[in-house]
Amino acid sequence: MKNNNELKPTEGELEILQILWENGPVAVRFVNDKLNISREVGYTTTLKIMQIMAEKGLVKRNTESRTHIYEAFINKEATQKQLLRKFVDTTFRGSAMKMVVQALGNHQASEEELKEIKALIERIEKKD
Amino acid sequence: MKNNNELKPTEGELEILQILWENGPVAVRFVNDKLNISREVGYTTTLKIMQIMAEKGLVKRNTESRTHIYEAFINKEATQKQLLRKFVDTTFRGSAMKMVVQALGNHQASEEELKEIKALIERIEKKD
DNA sequence: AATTATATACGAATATCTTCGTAATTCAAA
DNA sequence: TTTGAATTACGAAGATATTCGTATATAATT
Repeated sequence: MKNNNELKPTEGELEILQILWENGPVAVRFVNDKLNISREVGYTTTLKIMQIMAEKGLVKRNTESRTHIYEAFINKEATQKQLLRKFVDTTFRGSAMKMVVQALGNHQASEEELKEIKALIERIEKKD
Repeated sequence: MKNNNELKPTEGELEILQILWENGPVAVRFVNDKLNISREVGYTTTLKIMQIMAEKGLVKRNTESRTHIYEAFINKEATQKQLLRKFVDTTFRGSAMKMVVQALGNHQASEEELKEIKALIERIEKKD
């Protein structure tokens, strides 16, 4: 899978990418159904966005059968990393720590997760 | 300072808010100069956006003198919190933990900062 | 006082994203 | 075979954000 740092998915595209990352190669109908769980979206709307994503190179599609099958073409972790960097830059002026403190302070992590984070920190500390 | 959760600043507005949060009440010229350190922006462009921000209630302005003085009207921490929640939802499907792991993994935190985060976690755990 | 510089107001052009209607095509069902 | 359902392609409308040119007014400079 290609790791294209240049291409930034939009909000709507990211929503679709999440579905593709979680469910692998699927048809437009599947994606549209998933989207309609949380909000109402027309079928052709979803189709159009996915076609644009194919043009941009965000997804790859198999057009052998009439029903085209789409799959994510950009890497999940790399995309998240890129978006995270941008977000930290604009919202926290580049300070990832301030963001982490905010996230933890707002209790956006469960007890389990807090333990995991502590373990992660200790792993990092041991490396140095 | 008002804490308006309804109003979401755009990318460009957020950039200006950061400057206002850091520098307090200033004129458009000041903001435009700051912006031009990193990228080229026309004066009237900055002016226009700040006028829109005033309409939206993101900033407050003093129009007594010819040179209007702007200051942030929405709270920094509350805004960051709101944007962070949205970001975690769309990019990490709601898992703050995964985001924190990414953040800690990508941006090397100093030992001091790691200690700070550990202390914060323990404070949170004791509360529950 | 006349000229130059600076500031605001306003409107409009540009760009991007989202949304959907409609037509054409293919497949399935009656 | 004919009808109806599903899919893609295409274009365009609508919404929002960004950008800047121009006009007007005010202040500063010469």
